[in-house]
Amino acid sequence: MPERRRGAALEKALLDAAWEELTEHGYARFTMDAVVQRAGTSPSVLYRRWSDRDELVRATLVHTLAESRLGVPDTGSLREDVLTLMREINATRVQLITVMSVHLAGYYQGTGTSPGELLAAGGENPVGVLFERAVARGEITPERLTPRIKALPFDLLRHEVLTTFAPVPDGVLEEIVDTVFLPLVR
Amino acid sequence: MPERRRGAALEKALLDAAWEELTEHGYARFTMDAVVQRAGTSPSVLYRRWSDRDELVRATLVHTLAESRLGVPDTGSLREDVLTLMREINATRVQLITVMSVHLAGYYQGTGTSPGELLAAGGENPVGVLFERAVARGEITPERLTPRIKALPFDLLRHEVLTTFAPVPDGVLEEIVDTVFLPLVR
Amino acid sequence: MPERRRGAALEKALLDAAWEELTEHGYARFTMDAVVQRAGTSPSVLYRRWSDRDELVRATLVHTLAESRLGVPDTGSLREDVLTLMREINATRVQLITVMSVHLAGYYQGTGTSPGELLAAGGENPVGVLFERAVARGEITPERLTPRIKALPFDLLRHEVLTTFAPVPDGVLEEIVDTVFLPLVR
Amino acid sequence: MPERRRGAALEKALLDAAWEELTEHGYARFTMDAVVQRAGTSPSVLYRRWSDRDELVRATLVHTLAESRLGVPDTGSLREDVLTLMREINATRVQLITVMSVHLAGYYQGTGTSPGELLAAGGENPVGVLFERAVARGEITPERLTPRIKALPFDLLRHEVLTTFAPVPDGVLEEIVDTVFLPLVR
DNA sequence: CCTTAATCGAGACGGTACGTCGTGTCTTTAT
DNA sequence: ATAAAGACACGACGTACCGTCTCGATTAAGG
Repeated sequence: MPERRRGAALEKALLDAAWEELTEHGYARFTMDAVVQRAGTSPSVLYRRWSDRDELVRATLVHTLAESRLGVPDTGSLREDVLTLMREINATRVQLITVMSVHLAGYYQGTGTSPGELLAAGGENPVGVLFERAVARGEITPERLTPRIKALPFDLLRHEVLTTFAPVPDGVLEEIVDTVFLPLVR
Repeated sequence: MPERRRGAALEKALLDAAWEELTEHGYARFTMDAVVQRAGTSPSVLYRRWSDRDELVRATLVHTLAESRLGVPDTGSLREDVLTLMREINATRVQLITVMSVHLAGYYQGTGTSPGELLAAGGENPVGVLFERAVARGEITPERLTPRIKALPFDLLRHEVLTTFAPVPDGVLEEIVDTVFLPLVR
Repeated sequence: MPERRRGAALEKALLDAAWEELTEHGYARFTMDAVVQRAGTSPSVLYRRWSDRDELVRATLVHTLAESRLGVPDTGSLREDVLTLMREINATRVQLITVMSVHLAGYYQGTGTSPGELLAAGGENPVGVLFERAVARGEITPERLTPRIKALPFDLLRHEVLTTFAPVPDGVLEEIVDTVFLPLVR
Repeated sequence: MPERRRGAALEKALLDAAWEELTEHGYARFTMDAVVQRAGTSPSVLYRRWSDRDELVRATLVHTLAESRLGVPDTGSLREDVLTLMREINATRVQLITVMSVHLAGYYQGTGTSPGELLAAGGENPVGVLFERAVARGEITPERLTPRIKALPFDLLRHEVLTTFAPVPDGVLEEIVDTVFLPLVR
């Protein structure tokens, strides 16, 4: 008989089970029952923590996002820094999380939040430093660095993910950086 | 007793009922049963046409998108033309359709398509003319008009919709056009 | 694939499954789920007909009672007639039904009925003829035959069943007839 | 904060809480949780003493039965003595206990006992004296006083309670005594 | 014009998941 | 040691949809 889990250990087991279900079957076939089953626990344990599917999915996304905080690259060139980050996002679960986050209509209604805030809260994008270094190197014009411009390449990547449901080809990443982002900041 | 509908009339009634359900309750609470009920018909009639929820939703989105084809504005200035179009999108059901289209995971898997193609197939964006006129007026540099750049303001609007689930403030539209789009084409 | 049952056939299958569950596991461990399982159907089918456990149990008892209507003996002597009937009751499922009927508190509250009425409605005891024949034979004094006296041996048997939960020994049956019932009607 | 109870005081509090739950909600909706709640204690405290629902109910019935031992009337006439006792039973919780006792299938199975024994053990019916006095007064024929006959009016009352779930009308009590019991003992 | 075939409307069926509640076990804190 | 608080694993509850199916009634089209 496996010993009885509780507290944080149990919670992690639940969120991990949930994440595996999400990746294996997708949001549409994501089932509380399956999570309960996979985690080897019982409905009440789940519902005590998250009152419904959407709550659980949201918690799972945040949990997984927190576990996979991206490293901030430092290649010596803004272009490479930004591209590296985009490639990492493109290759990891952040992508899947982005798509899933759009499904949480119920949760957003309940809390007045939105997918963007969830992704931010999960700590998707700690990129301030990148730009500071680029400015220090004299690569870019500081006045042009509005928040919108800083977010631009990542917004476009996110848009690409949300409208193709597939990994974005590297050529597209370069196109975004070279023909949209860099011309605006130099 | 109202006489029995058939063929195209019945089909339109079903899609309209489906659309109303979608707008009133959202994708998550969208139910075949409710559509059947609202249309005053019976399950088989629905399933004869669309084999499952996602098929029906997809058909509904395409149907509604076709009904609401946007007019192409002609204000004499590219800035105003683009802004006008964005404002219209922002104010109409195209917005809702954009969000819904992301939910059709099942459908895309079955057909190898993606949300973007659905929106395009639905005829979201007939904007070629806008740019031709702007070039003719000498407002912009033709070589810079890559497909990506032409799509840029609309991609960013779409991204905004998909990450905020809310109407985009007019200020944001102007910011997109004035600080991102126009600088790249002039 | 077994063909789909409906209407009366399905209903009988459900009630039979329910009765088997009742006899095998008793009222306390009687489960809607188990009935659904055993009948190879699904919850809604059960709940469409009987809104809860008690409704189903009641229907099952009535159904089974109706199927096992006792024959009216004709031995030529009132003593033997009554004893024969009591022995039959004692040996058959009528006994179990008697015990179960007491458990239906919920049902009685809802309908203002009582265990007695359920048993009567199920047609437990069609014994009028017995007494008519005994009177015709001159065995007994008609004036003494009040309803209570006629019911007496069966009431006492029932009481015995309800307080012992076991088949009543034959000696007890005879004692009831010989020392209580017969002295009162001769 | 009220000080912590232990031993007999705690036990009585639990049984009283259980009895109140039983009378308020009936056996079917009787819940360990509710008893725990009402007694302001915790599950283990309950389960340490009674291993399951039926054990607790049984203990509660015995406890309550012991608290409500009936007085033995002495009116000078057997008829009145017996009727008085029946009326008391009819008016008190003994009635409810009778009904509940039938529900303890689990307990009986575990111990090889039966409802009758439980009621007897609880001391329901200390009526020997009644008959001794009646014999002494010359009211009745001693040889006829078999145990069955002595129990007869009470058995019939109990039967009535068990098949009607309601207080027995006074007329019925008199009918039992006058047309069944007394004719057999005079 | 009348039969024939299709499809409509109604609703039951077998299934899966939902979110809730109760049981009996167990751990932790503190009296 | 045991009370109180409360989590845990289990499993049934009754409900809601899904997608399939059977049935009789209606309608359109063809002989």
